[in-house]
Parts: sequence; structure tokens; C-alpha cells
Amino acid sequence: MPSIANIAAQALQRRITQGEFPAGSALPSQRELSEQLSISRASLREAISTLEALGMVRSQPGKGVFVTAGQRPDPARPLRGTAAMSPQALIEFRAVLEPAWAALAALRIDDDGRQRLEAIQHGMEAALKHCDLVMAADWDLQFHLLIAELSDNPGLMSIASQFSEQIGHSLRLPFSNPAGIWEPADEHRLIIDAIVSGDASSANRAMRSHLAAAANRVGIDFPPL
Amino acid sequence: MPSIANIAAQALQRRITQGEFPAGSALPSQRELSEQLSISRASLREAISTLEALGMVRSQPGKGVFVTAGQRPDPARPLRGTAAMSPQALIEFRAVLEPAWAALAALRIDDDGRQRLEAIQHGMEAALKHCDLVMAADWDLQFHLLIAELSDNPGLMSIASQFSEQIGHSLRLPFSNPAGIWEPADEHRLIIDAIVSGDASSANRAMRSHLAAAANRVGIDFPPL
DNA sequence: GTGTTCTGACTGGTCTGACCAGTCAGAACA
DNA sequence: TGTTCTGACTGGTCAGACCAGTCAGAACAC
Repeated sequence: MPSIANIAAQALQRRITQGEFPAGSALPSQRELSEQLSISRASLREAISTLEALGMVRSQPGKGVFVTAGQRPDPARPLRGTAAMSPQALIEFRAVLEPAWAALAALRIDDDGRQRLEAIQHGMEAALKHCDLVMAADWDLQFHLLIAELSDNPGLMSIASQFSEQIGHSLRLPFSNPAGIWEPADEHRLIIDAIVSGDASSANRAMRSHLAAAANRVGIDFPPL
Repeated sequence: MPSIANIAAQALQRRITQGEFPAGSALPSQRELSEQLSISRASLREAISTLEALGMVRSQPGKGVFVTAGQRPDPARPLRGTAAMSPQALIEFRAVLEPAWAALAALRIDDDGRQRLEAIQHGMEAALKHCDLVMAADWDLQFHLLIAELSDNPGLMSIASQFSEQIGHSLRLPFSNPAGIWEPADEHRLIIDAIVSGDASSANRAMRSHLAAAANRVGIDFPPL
């Protein structure tokens, strides 16, 4: 059973990370917070000691308790700077994350995951046979997001869903050579084969090759990482 | 002027890291410690809250306050406040992102960036000289966040600030071997040298080595990516 | 002599109320 | 108009009381 001070610390931490108290702002006074939370000021002070040790707040005698934690972006507003992400920055961003998603997915693949990858690949191929590029792009995005999901890492998964819109946009960039509309699906097949066989380094390389080829198709330099 | 509670926390922290209280042992009772330190039990409890948040001790009602520094954290159990990410998942997450930050920072380093890296390193070294592990952990986090900033990629930068809380937590995990408190700063030096000289692949490797060593220090397996 | 139950003295946790020291907006004053 | 003072805030510290958990050893039953 966690202590009252720990429960209070977690409650305040949630409120801070959910944006109720942006970085730089002062928390309500200790006396006010202890009333709000129906706990004593001594217990509240223990909670604040915890938050201070975690680097989330800083107390200043006579002034207040100020939030120092990094600001969580406003959900209604695009991420700071991401609205301004150039295609170059986005491909660079993907080059950092997606090979790692693929490698982790390969390490953790199970039968259910294999089936889902195959189903998406079949969907994408069917859409291409019908020359339905919009539907193919949807399957394309599902493919990348599924790989993030199969990485089974909460932080990486949350980034994937957070940036799914931008990734989706980058998948829709016009091809420099429209004749190559099957290339992405062919490259996906190689990625799936590596993931399904559990080969992390092959999955990493296949994803990097795919992203490099995608960058080349839209005339963007691929980052030398 | 640090508070009495912070001074007490630092005094106890020093005694723990210097081996006076080995992992698993109980500290003297709160009533006894408050007498020894000539402070109230309320102030002592605030100090203990700080140590608990840093993962150095664990209180158990009716039994005592036990030293956990140097013990291997349970990788399946989440850090306090980061319910979604286990220490294992977090180090994996960082293993994906931070080498890339370092590599991009190396490609884009300028004189201002070089100065800021040096200033943070000096700050961290000064804190270690004073045995101030809380302050050193703050500088440690600033180091990692600055590298993300110097990567100059909006998506990666937003991830850094978004996960700064979790990264900060992982920097505060107790060391399996408390004697090695200078190792992170030494490893940071190698990373800075690689970034400052503009060598992307050296910066990538130096950061990976640092993260592997950090994982090893807290008894967590480093992901084979 | 052995097993069970109880109890007192510890432990940590929480609270109340009092008071100290720092801060600052606005009143009072020159 | 500029300076000083003050009251009402803020956080920091303390003492003391009491609650709930733990457990070694005493008391008791067989």
C-alpha cells in the first residue's frame, strides 16, 4: 500500500505531465494543495520532496514551487517544430526509429504478428493490383505502425502513434518515377521475411534499405547514419 | 541555501555511497537519525522521501528504512511515475534514440554547441567533486537533452523533451557498484570529444558504449541492436 | 517440553498547530 | 515621484500526539 505522500506525488506528477502545470509555472501553494488533496502539509511536503528529487519541481522559499519538468506538448496543437518538419527532417527521423522498430519486432515476433504482417502485405498488394494508390498508402502506413507495435516498447510505440500523421504524409509524397509503384511492396516483402525469421540485423538493414529507396524515389538525400 | 532536509539527504547519501550502510541493511530508526543529525523527524522524513525517489532506500512501515542502492532493480517493475515503461524498455528506447542524437549532433556541431557541452560537463564534474549526486544527475540529464537539441531534428527534439522525465529517472537508478560514480562523467567526455570533432560514427559508438555501460551498472541487459 | 497466543516496545506514517524566514505588492511617507 | 515600511502571502522547521505495522519474548495451554 503506497503512502499518502507517494499517492500525492503521483497525482501531482500526472497533473504536471498532462500539461496542467507547464514548465516555469508555479504550483498552487502548499497550503492550498494540501487542502485540495485533503492531506496534511507535512505529507504534501514529503510528496514535493519526491518531485524535487525527480527533477520535476523546484522550491523557492517565500516564492513558490515551480515546475521544471519538460513540457508535454499541447495535444490540440501540433508538436513543437513538427508542423515545420521538412521531408528531409522527417526521413532522417524515420531513419533513426524504423530500423530499430524492425529489429525489435524481429526479436519478438510471434505467430499472431506473422499473420498480421502477411494480412497487411496481402492488402497492400491487392490495392496495387487494382491501381488504388490511396488504399495502398493506407496499407503502407499500417505496415509501419504494426512494426512499431511489434517492437513491444511502450516509448517507441507511443512515438509511432504520435507521428503517424507525418509518417503517413511522407508515404504519400509523389514518386519521382511513378512506374515504380510496386517497389515499396517488394521492399516490404523483404522486411517481413527478415522479421518473420527473427533476424534482427537483417530486419534493420532491410528497413534502412527501404527508407533509403523511399528517399531516393522522392529525390531526398538519405542521412548517413 | 539548501534546506535542512536537502542537507540531511546529502549527508545520508554520502554515508550510503561510502559504504557505511550496505545494500539490504536498515538505516538507524527515524527517531534515532533525527537525533544524530539534530533535525526534526519531519525534516528527516523529507530527506528520506528524497532518497526514496532516487531509489537509494525503501521504507517499510513497522520495519525500517532499508538501503536499496547497489541492488539490481527488477526490470519488469516500472520506475515510480513511469508506469508504462520498465527500466528495460527505457534503456532499449534510449539505445534507439541517443546514438542517433549524438551522430546528428556531431554532423551539426558549431562553436556555441561546443561551449554548451563543455559547460555542462564542468557542471557535472563539479557536482561529483562535492558528492552531490542529485545535482550530478541534473547535469547528466541536461547533457543528454542538449545532445538531442544539437541533433537539430524537430521530431527527435520533441521526443527528447517529452521523455525527459523518463530519461531523468533512468539516470537516477542506483548503481550496482556505488564506487563507480565518476564513470558516467568519463564516458560523457568521450562522447563530447567525438561530437566536437564532428565524427558522427564515433559519436554514435561512444553513446552506445555509454548506454551499455549504464545498463550494466544497474544490472539491466543492453539490447542487441 | 512444545506449540500457540498475547503484548509491549519498537518501527514508519500522518496530522495539527505554532512559529521562523523570504518575498513582494501596495500603502504610507518624505 | 522616489523611498521605506508593512501585511499577507510563500516555503521551511519543529514538537508533540496519535495511528498502524512488526516482532521478540512473555504468558499460557496442553
